[in-house]
Amino acid sequence: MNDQGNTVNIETGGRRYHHGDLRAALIAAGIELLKTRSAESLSLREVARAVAVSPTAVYRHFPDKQALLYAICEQTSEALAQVQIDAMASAPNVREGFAATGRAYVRFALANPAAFRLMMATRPPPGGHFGANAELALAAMRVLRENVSALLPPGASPTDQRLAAIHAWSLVHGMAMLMLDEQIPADEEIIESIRNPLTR
Amino acid sequence: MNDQGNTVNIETGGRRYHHGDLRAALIAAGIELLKTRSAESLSLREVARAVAVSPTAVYRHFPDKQALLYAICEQTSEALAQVQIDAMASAPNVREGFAATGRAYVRFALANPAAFRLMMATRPPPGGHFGANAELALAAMRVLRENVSALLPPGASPTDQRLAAIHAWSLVHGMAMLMLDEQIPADEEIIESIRNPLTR
DNA sequence: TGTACATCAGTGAACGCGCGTTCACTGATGTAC
DNA sequence: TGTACATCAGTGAACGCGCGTTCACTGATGTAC
Repeated sequence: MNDQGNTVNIETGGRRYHHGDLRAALIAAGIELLKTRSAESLSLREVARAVAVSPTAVYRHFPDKQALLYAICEQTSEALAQVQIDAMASAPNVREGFAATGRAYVRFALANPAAFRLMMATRPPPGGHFGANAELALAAMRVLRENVSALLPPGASPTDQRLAAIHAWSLVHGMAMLMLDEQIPADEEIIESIRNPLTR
Repeated sequence: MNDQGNTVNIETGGRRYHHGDLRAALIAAGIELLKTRSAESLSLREVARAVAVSPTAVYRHFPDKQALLYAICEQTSEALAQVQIDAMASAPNVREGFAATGRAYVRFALANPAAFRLMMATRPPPGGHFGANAELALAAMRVLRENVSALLPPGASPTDQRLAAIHAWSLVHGMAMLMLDEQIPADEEIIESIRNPLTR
């Protein structure tokens, strides 16, 4: 669990040196820890512990704890966008692809429970630096909108399109959250039941 | 904010005595605080402060902090169930009532952001004492199921009914969560767009 | 190739903080006679 | 009605804890000459 694959720890006289990016290792360790811990209970010290580094070392790479959390959100957001774009790409048509996108969303949440929650609950930082690398997320958003207008009956108003997109997002988001909170079972059968939220 | 209506504080020689239920006052104060704070950041000491009582006094009424949180969940759950039952009761027919129930769900979440989240994320306590007064919640659940089977085309299988109920719940839950997380605006127009999740 | 020095990424000790919880206590209230 | 006493609901001081963050530091690495 200490070795995230991003880091090579070399023992040199009883001391560890990170050849590679400690910054990336910290982010990866944080995301890994968030698979079994809640974001609120995740401490900077614990992330440092996970990569076998002193708490102070974190401050070489992030101004404070919040910045580390922002970086975790950013990476999680990109991963989610990628997963959705992939789902769309490997579907035979728009209709199937749209449903596949929704299922990918739910599965991603189940695989990254606390990181998903953290990302959703986190507002972009005041400085606006958060979205620096958010092109992927924007691309995913664009695909969603295109799908909605392709699947809606022709002549649907912008309001219709907007509401349809919100309803589709709400459905998969709600399913994901209810599964994460164990209010409904995280069954494949239920995830598969996501067909085309716009017409049924 | 200190006076929750459940408590009468009487000054007697510079000391406050609670004529009424300090237990109820603590729960009410907790729920009130959860309108502006997250559940994770809510401390037992803060709740005690809110009713102008020493932290230790809480232990007269709850074995520990978790028990207080459970009580807050229980009361919130009952309030949500009541709101939904009321929405159903004041609708002209099942179809309208079902949609009204969903809108009431979203509005309740918006009015009680952190309490709603806490309730959803909290599993019943090991002892099983949690559901002692949960008849209301069960009644609300029953109404939901009845509505689903009344609105589904006749001859729908139990699986169809189960999935339909899950989809309906997911839609309103997702909308509520996305609004709480400010991922979509908390607009009346959007809430009103909840019509009948089963057929459209 | 060797040496002097700046830089850079880490260390460990220490801080103040608010927290949940414990402890021994106190003073008002209710009851028995 | 008065007194003795048990009970009950609160108090304030104190505890240990892990936290985020600061500080002065150290030792390896890269560069100039």
